[in-house]
Amino acid sequence: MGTKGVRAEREPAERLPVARVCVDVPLAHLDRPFDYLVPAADDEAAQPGVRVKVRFAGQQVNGFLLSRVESSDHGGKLAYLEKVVSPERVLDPEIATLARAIADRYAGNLADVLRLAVPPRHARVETQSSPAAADSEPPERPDAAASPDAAVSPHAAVSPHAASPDATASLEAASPGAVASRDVASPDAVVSQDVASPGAVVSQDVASPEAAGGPGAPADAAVPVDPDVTVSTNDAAHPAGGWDSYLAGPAYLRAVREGRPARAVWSALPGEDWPARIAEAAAATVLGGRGVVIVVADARDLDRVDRALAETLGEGRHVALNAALGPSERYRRFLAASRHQVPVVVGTRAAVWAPVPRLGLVVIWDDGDDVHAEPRAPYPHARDVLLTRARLADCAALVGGFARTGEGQLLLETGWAREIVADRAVLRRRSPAIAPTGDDFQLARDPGAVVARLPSLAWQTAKQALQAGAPVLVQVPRRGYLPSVACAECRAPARCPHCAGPLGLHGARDVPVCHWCGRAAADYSCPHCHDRRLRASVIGARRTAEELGRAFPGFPVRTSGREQVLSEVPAAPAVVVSTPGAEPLAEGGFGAVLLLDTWALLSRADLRAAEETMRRWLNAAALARPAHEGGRVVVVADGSLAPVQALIRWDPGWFAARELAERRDLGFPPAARMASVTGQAAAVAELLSLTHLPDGAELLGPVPASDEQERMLLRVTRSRAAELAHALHEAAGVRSARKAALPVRIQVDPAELF
DNA sequence: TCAATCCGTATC
DNA sequence: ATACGGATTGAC
Repeated sequence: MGTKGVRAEREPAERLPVARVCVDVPLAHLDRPFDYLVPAADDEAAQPGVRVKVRFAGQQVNGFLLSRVESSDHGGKLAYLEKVVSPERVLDPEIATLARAIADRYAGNLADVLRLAVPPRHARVETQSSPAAADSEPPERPDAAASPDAAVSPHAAVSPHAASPDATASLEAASPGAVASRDVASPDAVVSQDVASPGAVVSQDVASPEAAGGPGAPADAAVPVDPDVTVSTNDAAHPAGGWDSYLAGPAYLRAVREGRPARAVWSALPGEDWPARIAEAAAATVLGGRGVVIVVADARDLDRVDRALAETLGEGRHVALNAALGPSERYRRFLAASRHQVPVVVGTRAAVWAPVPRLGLVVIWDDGDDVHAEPRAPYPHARDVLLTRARLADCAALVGGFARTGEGQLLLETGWAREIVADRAVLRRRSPAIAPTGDDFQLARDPGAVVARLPSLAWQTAKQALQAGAPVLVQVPRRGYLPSVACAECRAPARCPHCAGPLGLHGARDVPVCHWCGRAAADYSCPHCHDRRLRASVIGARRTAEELGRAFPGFPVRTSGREQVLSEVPAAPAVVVSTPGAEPLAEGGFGAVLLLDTWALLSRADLRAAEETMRRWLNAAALARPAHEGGRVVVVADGSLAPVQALIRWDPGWFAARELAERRDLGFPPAARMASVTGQAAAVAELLSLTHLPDGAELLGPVPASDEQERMLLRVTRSRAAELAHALHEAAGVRSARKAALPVRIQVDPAELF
């Protein structure tokens, strides 16, 4: 063949002739770099971070060039790189290291993680924006000397005397075999030292060069509560905007501007313009010459932060990575970040992987939202990726929300992060008046309200707000989450005898339960035909909206749900019926918020039920006006329940501490580390038999999963988490080497436990 | 004693 | 998927 002749004439590059490549093969036993010779002709293009094509096991496969080294440990003879797909260095060294760490943490393959981290190439986009970018690239990278990129240039990096092939600074990440990080400041490692006082652990922060360097810098990088900060005239010199409403807010902004690795869990005040706060934190970081990555849950939140950033930073200083973008626009924006043309990236889940120059701050908003969990292998959680990234880059981190997750609480209790909260007095000024209602069910006197009876407090509160000219938000459960039921005889929807909410059937229980107030209706009989039999039906938000509309005659009713999300409503009287997460903003805030979504609270099967309820309530209640402007919240639930108590006092910290304590008692995440193994029984058994479980590991299960599948849970202490992941990955490697036919799914920290 | 064939394993 | 090494087999 002609090609063979050409190949025979190829010569290896003169310097650093060996390329270490991560091949795109999803097999656990091949999760390590493979060495190839760099043809002299590709010497220039074959830089760390580029996509390559190589011949692997007789096939052409894609891969990423991780590093260039002097020689290979491989005994056999090396093949040449087949080709450098493009000289574009799409895998940033920081991201390569991060990806390896995340693969290890989640018992997954580097190749799988890289598929999540680097978007598919779009050649046209690359060449379209390339000439200009190439021309302006050196000036566009003011950090070139300090950036890791400089170090990964094979020519710059390696002295001829470099003894070990791996002496090259490169994208090369730790080997998969490297078990636990020894970094005491890591979230995981810290947890193993439960006895250590927060102060002792936080003092690790001081080891960062920035924190140690500045004489004016407070010793504690995580920013302690400092009374002077909130009151003093410093605010004038360094305007903190809305951050001065929080005790440690201005100090936190100062820390990020000075490049200190301040890490905080932020409990936003009700009514907070949180996108503006995040934009201010980003701006402070950029002012200090560092980059920022911001992750939010959905397109609407993204839109808000996008606009806030444009306002605060000016145009062209950030890009928004939206999951809904087409491949070319997605790649275009990724390239803008990758080429260090913008210092700030905001986006949904996948944006955790966005390269930015000199990362100084990572932000995640509403980390309890389940969309932050990646559904593709190895199922990493955005919060986890970001915090790992902050640890590796030794940069600042901000975990913000109206609610606080168990994980956020753990960061505080281990001293890894500090709290950013408002003073009680400030909180009181900003909060709506919040009251539960459970017992006070009456028929509203208003004849129009006969169809959909609400608890009278809820009805009166809404009515008053409407009459005062304000919009009212009604949060109802999402359709399809739970089947509703209707009378088997006359098909009339089965209604709660107390509050007229829709009755539903929970799992195995055959006692219908109200979706709104949670009461069981054990002896239900149809009010129309008195039949006692029920059949499944579906009642959605729209139907609820119609009925609520009749309860408030003369006022417009609007709905916001999954399919059609309202983003904002004017400051005019209207009833807005919304499912959780789809609540629009109201200009000036809602006059009243009614919380009828209590089903999650009742489903005891879900470990996170109470936390999730709390989160939905706080997110909706945060949209109400403060009490002194008439803002009121009514939650239709028993006032003695912990989430209701926490809501009334607006104390997400108290609730999260309580949740975490409970999970510690029960040995549940995040207090313990769990993993699940799912597949056909024989495959699960095989994998477990191959797993060298860490000391003290517990096996729970099997629990049946969907069709023919079963699921085993493994539990270890957090100090053994890395060992467990390593053991599972090794076992998966043995199976894949054997070409095991039946697949098993390994999930570390699975999003759904039961 | 050597070539043809089979099987398991690594994949650079 | 394919390529290779080592073991196995069968003919001389």
